[in-house]
Amino acid sequence: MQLGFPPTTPDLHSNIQRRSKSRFVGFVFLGGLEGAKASDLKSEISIFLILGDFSIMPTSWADSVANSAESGASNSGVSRPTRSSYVPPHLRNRPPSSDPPVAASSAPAPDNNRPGYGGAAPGGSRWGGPIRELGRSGFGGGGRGGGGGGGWNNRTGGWDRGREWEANPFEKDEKDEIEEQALGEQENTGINFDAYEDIPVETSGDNVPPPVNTFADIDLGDALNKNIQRCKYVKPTPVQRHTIPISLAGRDLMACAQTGSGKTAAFCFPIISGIMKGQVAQRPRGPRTVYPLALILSPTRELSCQIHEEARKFAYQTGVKVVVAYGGAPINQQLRELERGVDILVATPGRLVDLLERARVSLQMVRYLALDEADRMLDMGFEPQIRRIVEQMDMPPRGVRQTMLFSATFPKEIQRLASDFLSNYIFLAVGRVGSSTDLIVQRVEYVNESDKRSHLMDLLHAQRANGTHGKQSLTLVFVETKKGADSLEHWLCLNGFPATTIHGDRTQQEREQALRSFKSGITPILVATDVAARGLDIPHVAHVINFDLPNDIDDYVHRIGRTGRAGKTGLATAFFNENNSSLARSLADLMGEANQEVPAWLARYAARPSYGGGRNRRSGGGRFGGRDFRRDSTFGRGGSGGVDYYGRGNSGGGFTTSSGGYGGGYGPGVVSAWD
DNA sequence: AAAAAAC
Repeated sequence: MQLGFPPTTPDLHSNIQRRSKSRFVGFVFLGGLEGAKASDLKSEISIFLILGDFSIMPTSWADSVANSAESGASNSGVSRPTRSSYVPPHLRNRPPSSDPPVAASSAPAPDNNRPGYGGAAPGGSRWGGPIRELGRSGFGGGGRGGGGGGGWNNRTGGWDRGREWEANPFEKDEKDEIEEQALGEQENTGINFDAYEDIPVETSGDNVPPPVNTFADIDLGDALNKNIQRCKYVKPTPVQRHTIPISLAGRDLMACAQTGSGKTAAFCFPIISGIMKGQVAQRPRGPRTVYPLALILSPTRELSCQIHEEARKFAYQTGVKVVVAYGGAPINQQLRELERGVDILVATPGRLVDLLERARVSLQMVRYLALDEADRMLDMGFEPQIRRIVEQMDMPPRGVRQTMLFSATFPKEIQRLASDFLSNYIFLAVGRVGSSTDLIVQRVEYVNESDKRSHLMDLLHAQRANGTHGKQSLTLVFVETKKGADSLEHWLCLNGFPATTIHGDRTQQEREQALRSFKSGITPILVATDVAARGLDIPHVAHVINFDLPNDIDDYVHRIGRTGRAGKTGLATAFFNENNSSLARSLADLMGEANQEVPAWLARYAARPSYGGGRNRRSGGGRFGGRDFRRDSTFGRGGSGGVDYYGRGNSGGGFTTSSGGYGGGYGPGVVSAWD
């Protein structure tokens, strides 16, 4: 293997194959564009208003299309049922009739295999089927269809004209250039893409759509393709290659893929594309209630913000409106944003429940549901809230909506819970170049509780002496408790190390300020609780220190995944002592599989029968870090050989393991959108 | 046991 990885990595392929649980730790999916700034969005909006030729103020793409499409058929152009109504897909796109609105809950629940829906057509989107052609020629999607008529071509044409004078929206401005200067070349050269051939992929489920090799192979629509170009994504990442066709085919999905593998784009592209091409349903219009078509949930506010920013770039000039809602911030501003129209709502659970209770948001029209960090969303703390949102509000049931779950780690118990939300889903596990194995050097040191601070000080002094301290080498220190975070931050500052902290006891303003201050290098040390463990994309984190180790090995995986990103190497140091003995075995196993040096004392700990057991013990089986629990006989209906389908009443069964799929055609030397 | 997530 001629990878540019540390010499300790003998064979990436076999290495990944030996991995037995779902954990991939890797590098950043740097948007490549910090663009689509507020000013651009403003210009989008204003152009929209100028060119929008509608009888009422359009609030979003789909609303607008609906209005424009129905303006002839409907007497008032817009029907405003006082009561919100859910129109089942098979009744949509018909001239408005006097039929009473059908409530979601009472809608004839198609069986979960959704036979009659658009998705039944092979390869067709569940929602997009019949209208797709119309959508392309009539609505233009950016003018590919030539000069077809219709208001949308006018609008698109207008935007195209606008682009002559409008600055390239995704071009970095000077500030961004400076910020990203250091990344520059390294971003694109840190990865050997030939190694794509070695990325293992495992899928299971019925009729898994084959992966695509290029974005051009997928009909995402011109506007989205343009944004992909603006993002300088040349080639889909492995998770995108597999996820996008699955998603476009209307299938539910449980995907095991590292944050930073292009996951956000993997679920955003199909959603945006689907909304643009999908059937244009008349959304009900409560005076204050909005009806998003897609819902993306994530476990922390900062992660929701990050997803929102990313999604907004992808949706640029598509007319698809993305809004974020999370707690800790004034709700009024978020309400105003919502009132201006929302197609995709990105939210944290608490605030969403609030909005639902206030009836400011209804989930009746949700076609797409995506859970990021899905295993966290379904763990003990979150599960009731998520169930409430997904099962007990007005969201269409599984099988009617399309559901996609993503995480880097997917314990089997959580998979079982998650299957409640899914219908005949496909399980996807994508290994990757740049797992923890390759880019992150993991160290474990035995440090007694009372010695932790002085030991930390030693590390920091060494870093400072190394020059690995400051703007381009940030240090992220994880602690167990919020109090501990505050006191460690204080102590660091006292000792001459500019630090800040992020945890749930701080105000949202303080949290965001801390993150900014850390990212910019003003305080190159961030002391964090697990609030910062997942998903956050912070460039230049050179060192993750587990001052307090987590109790769960999966959390460890997520934490150290904050470094070793963007194709750079990273260092992860853990302070281990007697208190962490329950983690010993899983930690030793993980490190061993990652070809990390396992200290003899840790190996001895791990070998002690009383330690390392329990829930942290790793169940063998998965080669890639994720394995479909339906294939595990202990979770199935009993069958033998582990090939049993946990179907929950779904017909069909069996598996298609298309692991050969990764041979499916990564051309040699391809350039990818990986970073 | 702690963390996260609404007011």
